[in-house]
Amino acid sequence: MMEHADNPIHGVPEPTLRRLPAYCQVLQRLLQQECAFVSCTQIGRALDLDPTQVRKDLACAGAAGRPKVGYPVDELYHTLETFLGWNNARDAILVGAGHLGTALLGYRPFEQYGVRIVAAFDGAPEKCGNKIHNVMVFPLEKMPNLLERLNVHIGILTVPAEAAQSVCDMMTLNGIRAVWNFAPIALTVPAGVIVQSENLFSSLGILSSKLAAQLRAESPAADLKEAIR
Amino acid sequence: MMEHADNPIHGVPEPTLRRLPAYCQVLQRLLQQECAFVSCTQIGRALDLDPTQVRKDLACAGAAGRPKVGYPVDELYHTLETFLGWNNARDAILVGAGHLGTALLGYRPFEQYGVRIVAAFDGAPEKCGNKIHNVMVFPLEKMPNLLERLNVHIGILTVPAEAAQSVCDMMTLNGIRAVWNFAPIALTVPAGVIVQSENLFSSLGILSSKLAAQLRAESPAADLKEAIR
DNA sequence: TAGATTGTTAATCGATTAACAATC
DNA sequence: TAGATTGTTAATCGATTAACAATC
Repeated sequence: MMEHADNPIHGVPEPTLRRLPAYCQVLQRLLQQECAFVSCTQIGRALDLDPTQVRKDLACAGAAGRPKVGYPVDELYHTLETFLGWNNARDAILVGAGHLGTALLGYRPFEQYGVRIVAAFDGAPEKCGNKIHNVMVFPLEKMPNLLERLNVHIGILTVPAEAAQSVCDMMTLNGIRAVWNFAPIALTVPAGVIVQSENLFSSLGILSSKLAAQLRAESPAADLKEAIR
Repeated sequence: MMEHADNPIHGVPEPTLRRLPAYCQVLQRLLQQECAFVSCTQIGRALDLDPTQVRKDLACAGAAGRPKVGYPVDELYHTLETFLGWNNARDAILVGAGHLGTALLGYRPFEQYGVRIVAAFDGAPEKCGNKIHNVMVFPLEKMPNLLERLNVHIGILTVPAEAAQSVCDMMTLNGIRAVWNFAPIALTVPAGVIVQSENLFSSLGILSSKLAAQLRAESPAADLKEAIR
């Protein structure tokens, strides 16, 4: 089996992957301003990151710059876009046409960032048969049949927690290889399937505990009030 | 100034904060099943985490267990809930009543997880004056006035990237101390203000690059196709 | 008692940051 | 040339994992 030494996908640290999209956003702004070159220092300033870290991240994605000059903006953008697989959007299905699902179906920027939702599914018959934001909603039972023909690898999961695992099983059984999970539950999947869980509550946990800590630090008296309550 | 040695807020690592909500979810399930005690091993199995890590996380939140027995489920749940500030929901405002904003306004579980949205704002006059999911939508100009009276500390930002920074400034100027940011842009805030950025694109970056790597690993030929394209 | 589990300290691992030579 | 920046190697830092005594 071939090893791709110059194909820098293997073993890229997750924190790096998480930062790459932010670099893309900065670069897009620079492209609009018609800047030709950019340095790690500049990018770092825009995102409040260490320039060395930026440089290392860019190297992970296979980008090359020139000493003294920096990186050509358009070339760098293209490199990152390709690395992330964003220049040819992959097809995806979405299951769960509730509030959140509907919002995601209507979220235009997705196409630009590598994902095109080609079909939606829902367990409730009354939601099926019409289009939401131009995407057709099918009954759940149709999923196996449709997936077989569409060659789709990404599944977006916006169902309630109770239904998440069984819908996920259904997806993986029918060829889905990457699940973007918005249900607040840990999913079990077969080996080789990627799960990316959004879990808004995790963020909410960080936000609220940090806020609590800060307010407490400012007025220690609040401690007592909380304790009494 | 008092130091709270037994008030374990200071210096809790962010990865820990990120996991605590998941523990809460597991515990909630156990409560429904009327389990009295739970061990770190059990929790770890449910979430695919090292038991030692679970134990350490729980200790960070101030939970105490008993050797051989484990942790009392109800007590542990209460400890975590209190630590996260989820047992008395904090008021929040939301700005940007688009698709995503509307979805969040209708997301029932939030109240259970520490956040109650008390008012929404939008720049477009036609969206103002009516209720979305029972929350009133006001014109942006009303924000300073309303915030002054409401004593709200959390702001949820669901406006387009272009508007995000200026709306954020408006929030912080009027007493918002924690911004939950859904706009795909890095915000600049005064010292002492907490920003938690959701950035769906970061997750999408991880998902798509991992998927790309995996598909590539399976059929090296795809490499060539991509290269030619 | 024996076995399982907590609580805590030490070892490992990986990511971030610092240092510095190479380059334009 | 001098100065800024890249690319890379080494040092630091922090989180995860392992080890083990204390406990019920």
